[in-house]
Amino acid sequence: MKSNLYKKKAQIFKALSNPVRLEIIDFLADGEKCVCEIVEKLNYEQPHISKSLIKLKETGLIKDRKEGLNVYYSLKICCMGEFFNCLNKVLEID
Amino acid sequence: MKSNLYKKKAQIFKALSNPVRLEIIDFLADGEKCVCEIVEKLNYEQPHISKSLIKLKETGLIKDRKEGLNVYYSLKICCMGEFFNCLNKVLEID
DNA sequence: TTATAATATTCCATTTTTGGAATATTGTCA
DNA sequence: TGACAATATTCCAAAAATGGAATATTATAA
Repeated sequence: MKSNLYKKKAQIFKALSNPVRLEIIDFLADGEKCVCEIVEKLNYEQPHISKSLIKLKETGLIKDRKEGLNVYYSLKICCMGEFFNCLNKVLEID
Repeated sequence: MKSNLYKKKAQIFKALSNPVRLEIIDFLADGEKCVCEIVEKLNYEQPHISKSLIKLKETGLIKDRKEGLNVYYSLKICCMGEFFNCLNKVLEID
């Protein structure tokens, strides 16, 4: 069923349709980070960051790795860079 | 202000976060289409299609051209093809 | 075993999105 | 003008997203 694929893609875009989550992805593009680093960098409440990370993970955009008390998150999809570059160009035009 | 850019990008992703709108974009990748063609192809109510098109246009993802009674829509951003291909690969893995 | 640091979860009110149904607008042609 | 075809708009109830606040969980180390 092709419509099912559209639903799955829509889910991915929905996960990306939030400024905080985009900022997280942008930061993760720099490499794996633990939650505390993300909280420190982005200046949002820890629960907010945590919920954002979980949503991104559920959608399959990032993955996590536990090490002691820390949880490290990293990007799972590598094709976003080009797309983001394109979006930047588009947004510059306006 | 960088956070403003994240908001704008989030808006774009929000516009893409709906199966019907994705299906429209997929169809438009084939070239310019008038509303009636889209309605016929996608099998949704005309007002629904119309609202979807307007949302995509507001976000700057598509543009329109009027000719008599018809309104023709076409893609305005060309970098979606690669990104969609990547998403397809990601979705196949699951 | 207790305290603490790191992270996750729950609860909740507010806002936003969704999609159906009815209706309005606009352009064309007889 | 009047009828009709193509498209847009409005209204609305249900569903989903948002983000703050409080709280829970988990692992570690003393």
